[in-house]
Amino acid sequence: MYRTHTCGELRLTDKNKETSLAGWVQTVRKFGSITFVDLRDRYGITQLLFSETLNADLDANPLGREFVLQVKGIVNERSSKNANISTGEIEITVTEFKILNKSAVPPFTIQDDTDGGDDIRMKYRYLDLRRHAVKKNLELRYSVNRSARNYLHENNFMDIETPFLIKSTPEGARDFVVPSRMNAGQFYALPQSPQTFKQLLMVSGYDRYYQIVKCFRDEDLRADRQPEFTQIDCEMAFVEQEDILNMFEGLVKRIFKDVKGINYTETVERMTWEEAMWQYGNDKPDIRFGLQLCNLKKPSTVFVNKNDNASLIGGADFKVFDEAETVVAIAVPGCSEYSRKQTDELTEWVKRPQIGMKGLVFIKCNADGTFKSSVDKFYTEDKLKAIAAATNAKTGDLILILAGAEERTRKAISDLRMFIADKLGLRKADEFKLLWVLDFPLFEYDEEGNRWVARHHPFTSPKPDHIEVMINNNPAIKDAAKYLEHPYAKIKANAYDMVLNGNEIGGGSIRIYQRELQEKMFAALGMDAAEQQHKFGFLLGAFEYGAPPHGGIAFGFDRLCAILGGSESIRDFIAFPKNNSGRDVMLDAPASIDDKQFEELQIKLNLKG
RNA sequence: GGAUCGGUAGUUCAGUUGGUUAGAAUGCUGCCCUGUCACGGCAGAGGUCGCGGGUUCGAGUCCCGUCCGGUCCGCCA
Repeated sequence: MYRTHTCGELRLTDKNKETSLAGWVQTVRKFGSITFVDLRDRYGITQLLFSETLNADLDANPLGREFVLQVKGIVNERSSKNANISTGEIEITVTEFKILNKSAVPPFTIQDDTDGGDDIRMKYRYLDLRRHAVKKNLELRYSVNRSARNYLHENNFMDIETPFLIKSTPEGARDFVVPSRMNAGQFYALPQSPQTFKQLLMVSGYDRYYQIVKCFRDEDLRADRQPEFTQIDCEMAFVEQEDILNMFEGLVKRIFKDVKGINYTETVERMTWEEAMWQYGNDKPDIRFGLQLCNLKKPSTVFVNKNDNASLIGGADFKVFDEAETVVAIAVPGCSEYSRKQTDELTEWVKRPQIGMKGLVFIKCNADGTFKSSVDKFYTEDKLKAIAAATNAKTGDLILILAGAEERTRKAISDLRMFIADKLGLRKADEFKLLWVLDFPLFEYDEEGNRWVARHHPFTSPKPDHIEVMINNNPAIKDAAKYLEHPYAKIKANAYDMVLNGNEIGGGSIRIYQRELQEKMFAALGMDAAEQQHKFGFLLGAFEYGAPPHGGIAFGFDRLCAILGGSESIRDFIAFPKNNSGRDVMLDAPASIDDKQFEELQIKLNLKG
């Protein structure tokens, strides 16, 4: 037997017990004839005391960092206690020890505040995983996993595995492909999600399905995007949108409770996509704070201020505003005292290539009730006052205004809103706020192909009122410049995203379950009958044999863990992640393969360059 | 596909306007130390300044190319 206890469990109540421990040497502290060793395993750290009787043995078998050590000894009370660790009141007076394995000097320290950079830690990930800070993240991941499984199990969901080797359907993200040896010249694709399989399971009558499953997308990476990632993938039959929203806000609330001890009792807020876009400039707004947008160019029913604001900035002969497609403002509370340097900083920030604005207009709402702006030349005090009223700015606020092309400006003000919120400390790490964004557009216009693409995916159903519009109109876009006027641009989907603190953590839809509508959808995306049959014949066929109404959702598991763990990067929550270029620096993968393998696959490389 | 920041000791970094023998901290090695827990003290070893080319009397430093890593835009149904 290697051990009777772990390095995290012995307490003062175990005093005088004989014990055996096994673990890794964290540190060795030598004081002449006595030596302290911190022994570490997954559960904690226990201090070992080697007294002078073991000196000769220690000299013959010196210990080094990360050596694997087994000891026998007696639990004793420490003369000076360490309140920082759970075993800090005791130490083991060692009677026997055995080095189970030596260790080379690790390239970085195995501590919470390690001296190792990201690169070297990824290369030696198996050492990095020994660190408490990383272990904590994997523990959190496991507890989210268990919580989700418990909730779904209690609600009759069944975990059913679906295949990883499937067929490529180049729609949306790029597929990872796998050559087939037995079917030379043919390729499997790895699933971007189990979407069609879970729909088929609904047809088969497994009316509540879930899977915590790997998905694969061959697209460029980010701090929160990996080529292989995990989803909590769910589908239900005989449900409407409302049923799904209720079931899965229940899931997230349960996870909050189990993992963070948070009782999220309030109703999850809801907002249409249009409201999100115009009030926050973003389809996944962080609603922990206000700073809503005010559109100064054209009136709309979804703005915070529902009045026609166009007159406020019109007729002043200010070209920048007059010629802009969109002019949007936010009122930043309590910042009217910003110095020239501070406003210049903001201006520089929006002029960075990533944001790409030409400039930033600001209006200071001074404490004495006067206004000072960067456009005083064009606007009277009364006009400024009216703009302030429209943006709901109060005395002491600073109004920031961006102008330009609609999409870019909206994105810019949204980014600026987040930047300001970070600056003012409005994005509190310990506050969690959920939001459903509803009524997404069904289609998006693809400029390159001059065609419609599914915003969510081609299995998403249109809102019932919009089915007629879809069926009775020709999807062809005659005038690309006027695509927004096409009836298809106005069709809304039965789709929903769950947003947590400005991050999309899940998304789904009520699906199409009738063959005719599904065919119409495929046709709208530019697929002729033959192509539909080739790519999705199995699904269209299944819809002919009693497909029930159904819908579902998928949560980004890695991302959810990262947010709950208070981290920006999902890599911290994946045991063996890939780097920015999709490489595993530990394995040094991807890599070339043997000539023999190419031969078996009957594949010849034809590399460019 | 594009933008941007970085690459100097095992590790994390500093290195001025281009100028003597490239520094610090930590880690490592040796010696001293009976109550430490970031132990302490003394001594020591450790460098192809990512790689290639160029400018120059002289390059870690300037220029060009390239590789690697981070972040972002495009992309991610």
